[in-house]
Amino acid sequence: MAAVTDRRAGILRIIVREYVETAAPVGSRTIHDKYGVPASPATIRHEMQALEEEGLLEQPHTSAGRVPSDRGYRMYVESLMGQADLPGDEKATIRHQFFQAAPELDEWADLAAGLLARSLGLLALVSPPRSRELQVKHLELIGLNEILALLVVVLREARVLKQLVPLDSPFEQAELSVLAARLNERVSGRTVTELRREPAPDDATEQRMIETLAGILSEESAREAAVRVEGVAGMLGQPEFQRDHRGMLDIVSLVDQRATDRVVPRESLGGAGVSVMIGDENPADELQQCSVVVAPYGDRADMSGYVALVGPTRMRYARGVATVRYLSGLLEEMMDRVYG
Amino acid sequence: MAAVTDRRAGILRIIVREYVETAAPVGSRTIHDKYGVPASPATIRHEMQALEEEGLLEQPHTSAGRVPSDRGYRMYVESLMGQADLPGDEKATIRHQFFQAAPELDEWADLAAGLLARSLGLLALVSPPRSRELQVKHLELIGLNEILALLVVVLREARVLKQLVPLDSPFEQAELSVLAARLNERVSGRTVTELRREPAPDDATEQRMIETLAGILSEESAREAAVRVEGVAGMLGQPEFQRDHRGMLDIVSLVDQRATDRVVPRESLGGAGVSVMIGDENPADELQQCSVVVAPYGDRADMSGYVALVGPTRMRYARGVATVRYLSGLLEEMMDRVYG
DNA sequence: AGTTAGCACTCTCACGTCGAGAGTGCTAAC
DNA sequence: GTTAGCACTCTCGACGTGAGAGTGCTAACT
Repeated sequence: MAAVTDRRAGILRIIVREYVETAAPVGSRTIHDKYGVPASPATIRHEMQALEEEGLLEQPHTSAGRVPSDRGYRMYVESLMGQADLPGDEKATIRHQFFQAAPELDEWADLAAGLLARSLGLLALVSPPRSRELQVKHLELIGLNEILALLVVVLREARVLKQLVPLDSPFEQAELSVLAARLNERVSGRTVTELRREPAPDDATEQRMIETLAGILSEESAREAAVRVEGVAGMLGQPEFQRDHRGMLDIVSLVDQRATDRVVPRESLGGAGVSVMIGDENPADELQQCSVVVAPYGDRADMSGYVALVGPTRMRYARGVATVRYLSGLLEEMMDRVYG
Repeated sequence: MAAVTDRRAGILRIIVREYVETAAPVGSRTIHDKYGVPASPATIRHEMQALEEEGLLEQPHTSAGRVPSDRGYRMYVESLMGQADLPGDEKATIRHQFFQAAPELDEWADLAAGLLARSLGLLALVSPPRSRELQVKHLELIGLNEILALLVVVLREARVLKQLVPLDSPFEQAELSVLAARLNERVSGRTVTELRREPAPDDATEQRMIETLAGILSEESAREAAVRVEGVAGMLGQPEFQRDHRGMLDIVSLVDQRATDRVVPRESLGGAGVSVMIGDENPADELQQCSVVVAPYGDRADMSGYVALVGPTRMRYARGVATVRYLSGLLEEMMDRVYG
């Protein structure tokens, strides 16, 4: 029928805001009385009917109020919610905490997830940045006892990997250090693929170490990043889960199985800025009643991670988008500043 | 009144087992028909009345069946449930998986938590072992760029800590290595307290590094061990939480806040073997409806961790105790074998 | 004294009914 | 295009009811 006029858009905006706040279907009287719309309830009902025909509103049942549909939320997010930015003092507080924290990628991810979860009272996921191609910075061999050494590998981005290595014959620490020095000449600054191309060294022990190293590196690149999850309790405290025992279990199962890529699939990280997946736009079955706000950070090519917020479709989108945007930007800045 | 006769104990055992299996109050008829007790339902009712007077059974309401009380479970665990040991093939399967896994304390903790949670369908907590007094094995300085170095510290138990250190003046990697060598002479084999007692070195940079090192070590000993938690979903799937939205949130909150010491307080780790805390025996308010089966492992004095199982009081105690005991023993064995 | 059958009693649970309340859609008038 | 009036629909909680389950008590039996 008729397009979405200004007044209708205004009514949709009111319904989204009121519903997000109260979690109860919104009626024409509330819109009239509480928001002072210059039209009678009857007129507003007309408009609501039109919005429903457009697929932007839904009725839980005849004669309850209206509730935004997924498409309604989509329209709200795209053109109705307006400027999404955090107030300056809030930014400053967050920023301050990052500068207080230890300069560690994992530490920052923890902090960001905690802040995001507490700020919205919802579920926050933050993936610490992982580089595609691991590059060895330095390597060390430490003898633990006569038959066991610890191989410590420092990567370019200041991450540290380690692996126990059994020794066939007893080594003194001095010998191990010499061996480590030889190995360093060979491997430092190299990536896994480069290592694989090099000819194998003559010395058997040396060769074993190189193989072990290559093994650690491949295993590490294959491993999913340990995504930080915060705010499960807050999420489950949302009124939508009060009755919905099934949905509650679904969410907990996702977190429990660390199936974070079902929540934030790689594809959704394609774009540059913040993107929002609303209700049935989510690929995962368990998230049909939820929305995900996500932003990648880091340089797309090499080191990259993401900040994500998960809540019921009835979430505070403006605040969510603003917080996710600010945190992802801040994480990128911190990375540049300290590593980079 | 009368003591707990053999027949009464038998009936208590049946009630515990039946209730654990079905999660529904157990009536006299079920005990008679399903378990073939050689007494009529009326007699069994008499006995149940006596058990209730002893405080071992409870009635949810007049004329439902009986349910074990916390004290009833206590008696079951102590004298009725009998031999708690895993079948040999199950032990072998578990053992096999440990030998397959990477020889890492954290890895083992992950594995143990996963196995325990899946085996019982309940919540499992495994704390990787932490030593009281951290002892430095080796230290390394790696220059990341002109003004930033990474201090890598290897501890005796093959754990690795790291910290970024800003440099006041530019250093070559060669200089850093020399510095590291000097530092190693000074610190390797020392504990934090020993380090604190040493006189400060003359060289300013060297002194800065020692301070940084001491800082890392104290921070690390202060930090709670990162306890592995598995099986939240399984736990919440238990019938007791079907209706109890509040209890569900309580459990999730505990996990969410990583308040593992509320679940497994240090005191409960006093004893040597497996200990069981049933219902109101738990100090935490949130766990009044739950039981905790826990066993420490490692040498009490130095490196120690624990294996814990959390479920509703209606849990399979025999299996729980057996699994916790086997896993804690196995973890201790693995530790001895590889580190030790 | 311990055991048992018989029986009335109690309590939960599922189901249906009912009235209040909320909000709608429609109609007719402005 | 807007509005008042009004009948209609649907949810929700309160209440009542009957079936079912299991008990506690009593009286008889071994």
